[in-house]
Amino acid sequence: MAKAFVTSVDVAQRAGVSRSAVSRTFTEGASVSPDVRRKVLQAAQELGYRVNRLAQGLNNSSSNLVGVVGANLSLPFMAKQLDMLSIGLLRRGQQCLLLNAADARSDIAPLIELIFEFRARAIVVLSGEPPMSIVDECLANGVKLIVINRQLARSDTDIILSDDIAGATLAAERLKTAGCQKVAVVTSGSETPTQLRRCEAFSSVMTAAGTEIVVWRDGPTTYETGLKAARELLCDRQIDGAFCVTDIMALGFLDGARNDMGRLVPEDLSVIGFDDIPQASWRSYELTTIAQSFEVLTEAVLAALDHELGQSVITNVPVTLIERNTVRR
Amino acid sequence: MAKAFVTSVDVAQRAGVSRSAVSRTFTEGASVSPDVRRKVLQAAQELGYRVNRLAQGLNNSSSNLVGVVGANLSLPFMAKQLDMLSIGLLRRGQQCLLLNAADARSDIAPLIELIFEFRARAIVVLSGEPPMSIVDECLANGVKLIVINRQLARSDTDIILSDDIAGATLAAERLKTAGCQKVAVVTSGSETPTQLRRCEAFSSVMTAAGTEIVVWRDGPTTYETGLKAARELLCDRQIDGAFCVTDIMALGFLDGARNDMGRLVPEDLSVIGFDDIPQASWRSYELTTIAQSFEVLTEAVLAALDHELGQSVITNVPVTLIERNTVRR
DNA sequence: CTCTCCCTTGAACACGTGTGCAATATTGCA
DNA sequence: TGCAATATTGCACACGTGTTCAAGGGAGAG
Repeated sequence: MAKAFVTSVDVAQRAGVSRSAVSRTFTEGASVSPDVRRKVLQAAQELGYRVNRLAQGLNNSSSNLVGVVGANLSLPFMAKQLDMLSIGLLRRGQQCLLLNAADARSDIAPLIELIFEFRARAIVVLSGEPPMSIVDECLANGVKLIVINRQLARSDTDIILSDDIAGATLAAERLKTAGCQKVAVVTSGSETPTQLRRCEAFSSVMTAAGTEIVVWRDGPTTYETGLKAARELLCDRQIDGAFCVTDIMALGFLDGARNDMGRLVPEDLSVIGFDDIPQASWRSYELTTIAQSFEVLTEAVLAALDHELGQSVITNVPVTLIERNTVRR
Repeated sequence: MAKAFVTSVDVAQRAGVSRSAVSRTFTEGASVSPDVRRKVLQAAQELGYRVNRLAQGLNNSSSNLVGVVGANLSLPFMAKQLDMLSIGLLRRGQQCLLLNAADARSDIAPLIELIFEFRARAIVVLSGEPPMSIVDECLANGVKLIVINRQLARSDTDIILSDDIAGATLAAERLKTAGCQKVAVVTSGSETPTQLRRCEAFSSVMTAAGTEIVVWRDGPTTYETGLKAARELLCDRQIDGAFCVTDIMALGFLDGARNDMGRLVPEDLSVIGFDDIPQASWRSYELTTIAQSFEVLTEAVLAALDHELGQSVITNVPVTLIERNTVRR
């Protein structure tokens, strides 16, 4: 029953010009006389005219929508990423079509297909891994595919990776400096490539240094998982260091260690995280962690939107050690 | 240079049928023989056909996009809300066009106009306040407008409100029960209606009870603001209770009180928040707070999408007191 | 005044889809 | 088999826009 929107025909009629003139008035760089332009703008204003982006998109067979696929958007890391990305897109004059995968394990293929249907120019995958068939289809249809923190085994897609290896190495070095003898690695059971890389790099550095490590892997990537890890791991009183592959788990681990297992951090136990989410700097935690710059990450994504199709640019987001108060000096 | 997407003409040609048959195959409840349907589906599969939603939308002059306007998406409360909303929309077969207002104070009118251009069926305003002219335009063009936690002075828009009055009253009662003599109210300088309502309701209950109150108002709605509030307020050693109108500020306040101002919570000082964000239940805080159910809120928004246009349904999201460990028993 | 050149304008087409309408094929029944 | 009723199909149109093309008009130079 919706009343129809005002169209360019209505505006043209009111302004006493042709529909082409209206279209040209709203098209950058088209040729319109100042007089006509003025009349059109006034008529449009009075009628409340809004360009129909659907028709516009149909015409040049592509919308300027950017599809964003994510999951667990309420986790601080994801939320921050989405926040900055959506702001950046808007500033560039592109719109953000958000598809939330509800479950990190669920197949994101249907969501990407949905984005195809809207003729989006680009797809940003914040979490989950697109199947190869979809990657091919993107390429075939001229859709830019940008994958974050997920290593795809091909050379025609933009990939943006936090420098997990360097970060995990930094963490390992720091715990060695702190003099840790037996170190726990806490990771989730979801086995995302990012977490696997961090875990593996850390382990290999530690092993090479002859430090004893114990890997704990279970549950989803949440605060509660970190808490549980602390409760189970810290029965072993020899453990004097921990690397949690994600800040959110590190915070849970910290709380478990201090409040449930009676450890003093950093005196008895050194804890280090990864990501530098906002909560990591809160006074109750002051978590020493590996930061990856959200600004750099976002900029990399936005820059990737302009890259030529089919070429592969792998951007490494640099990491830095943020020294706070959970590792012994 | 984008290769064109496959169209229904291509599919029709391959399947050896008319284009209408293709359209009907993908239209619920249209009349197609099983034989034709099979051929069409196979051809579509082989060619990788995807309906063009832009054309579809142009045809029935409306997309099934739902515009979502928000700001500060990385704050836990917002993030959680957006997370659940986007999942709910997807489940209903609607898509989420996300416009991030970057700044809570910025004018959201241009964003809403953008949504108009996409011929969205509905607009959900998570934060910020739409100007009246926009509200009128929504009504005129058959766009459902749903405003959250913002009281509009009109009777033709759906409004969803957390029951701030009841919540603030609960908080006040609880602090009275705890025996507080002098109570601080911590709120931000952004003066959102929600915060103003909570602040005012709390104050009036306390004043009526003869309890001394001191209102602190400054800065944005952040953790740091809460921290600052604690540092400034708690120089006054008579203050033995605090109501922070938002959990995120309450957590900052708690940290400031304990770590910087040396207060014991809940022994010396009772603190109560509002929203029940995930972090409130973390072991380091265990914040007593007023919870508004995110589930109920989300359901209310989704339900509002189906309401008839122009009628006003004001939904109050009920609140409950979550008793944890920051108020004396 | 005439010719040329450039700026402006309107008509017509294409984009890809859903659907009303009329024509045709199929089924059910006697 | 014959007839009516029903199911299926194809044609053509509408949705609102950007753009090409040819035509019109005005200005400047000779």
